[in-house]
Amino acid sequence: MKSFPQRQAYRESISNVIRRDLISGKFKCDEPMREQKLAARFGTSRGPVRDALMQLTQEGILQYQPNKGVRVNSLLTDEERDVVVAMRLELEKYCLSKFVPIASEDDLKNISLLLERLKHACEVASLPEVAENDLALHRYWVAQASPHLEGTWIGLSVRMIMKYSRLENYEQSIAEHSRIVNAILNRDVEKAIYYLGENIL
Amino acid sequence: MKSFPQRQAYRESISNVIRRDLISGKFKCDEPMREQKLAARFGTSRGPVRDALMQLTQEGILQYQPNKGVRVNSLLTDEERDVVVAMRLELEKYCLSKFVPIASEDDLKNISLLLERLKHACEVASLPEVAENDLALHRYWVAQASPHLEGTWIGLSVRMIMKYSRLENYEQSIAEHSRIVNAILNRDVEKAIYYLGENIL
DNA sequence: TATATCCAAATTGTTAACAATTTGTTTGAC
DNA sequence: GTCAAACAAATTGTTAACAATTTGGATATA
Repeated sequence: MKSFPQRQAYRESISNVIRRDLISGKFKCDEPMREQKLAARFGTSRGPVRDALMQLTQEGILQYQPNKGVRVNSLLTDEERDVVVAMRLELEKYCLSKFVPIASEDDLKNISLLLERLKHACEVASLPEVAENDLALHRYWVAQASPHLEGTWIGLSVRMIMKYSRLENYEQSIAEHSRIVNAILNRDVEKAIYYLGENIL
Repeated sequence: MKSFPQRQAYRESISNVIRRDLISGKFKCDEPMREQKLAARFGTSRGPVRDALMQLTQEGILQYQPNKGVRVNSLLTDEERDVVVAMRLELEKYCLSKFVPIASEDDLKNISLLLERLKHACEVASLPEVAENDLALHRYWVAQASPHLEGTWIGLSVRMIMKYSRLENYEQSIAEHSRIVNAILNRDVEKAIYYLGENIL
């Protein structure tokens, strides 16, 4: 009885790749996403691609129009971004307060590892990689604290990053995340949440 | 040039019906949703049904497992619900503050109409109908103020209602929504937001 | 040239068939 | 009777083909 990979990461892996492309700006705004081309790229038929596109649509990254397919959605306004930031912060604060007290030794090892990866991405100054590792680190405590709300969190976070990215200041990103992780390692919920608030804005 | 219906509300209409069934509790928790049966029920093939199920999964109402299909997701915990309430309130406050000043006469007519429908549903005491009209009213100002965030709003609201519904107190529901709508009609943002806070919890 | 109409190509929407996986039941050995 | 293996049924995953719609361009007309 093998437990998890269970194969058929298909739709997930396709949408992950496309999401990454979107974050790194490989598609222009309003550019239509052609199912056929994507299917060819991923070596599948249109079915799984449609699944992935619909998922990203639901996350709010893409926009769907009947008989016209999906396009890159227009970005949030500044005001909308502020609202999204507040919602994400609300959600992630809860997750941290839940996660810090119950985190296992393995959990602590894992977030340390994810932090190292983020540092490395910052050092080689690869923006898409920085974004990906930034999200992966935050996602870890969200997933541990509340799998129920992981999907909600992804939608908020990706759209927030797409609108305006503070990630270009690599040293600052490293410093901010180091502070958060250190607080977690010390089981200091207050500080972790405080530094989180400085990071998410 | 016909402007909108544009046909192919298919996936949308299917997911709307299923969402309604879920809100009104027609499916037990953890009960698997069989694609074939649903396809037969809606008179389509499994394709559009799969689309609808995936959409509801993304909203967080259903849960997906590879090769096993989707099931009714377990409900939020009390704590998670509190977080969702806070996020929804954050979002809807913004939408109201945006909507009230710019609402056209037609908008005001429309929300008055939606309020009447909600009252009627309360009078006949049909819980699913009350839930639907409650959501429809709130959705109106969300959609007008920020189409970008409408999808996010739906996910939060539906899960919030599913976890624990205050809708059973019909008189109270009428009173709360009447106060909100009246404030909107008077272009009183402050009051509208205040009464919203009393309604969403 | 500008505009409208029609036709062809491209694209999305839907379906049915097939492949792979899971689930349930029967069978058989102990 | 209990457990395990093998088989059969049900279910999901994927694909290719066809239908419907949109798009772009060619042609004709004023």
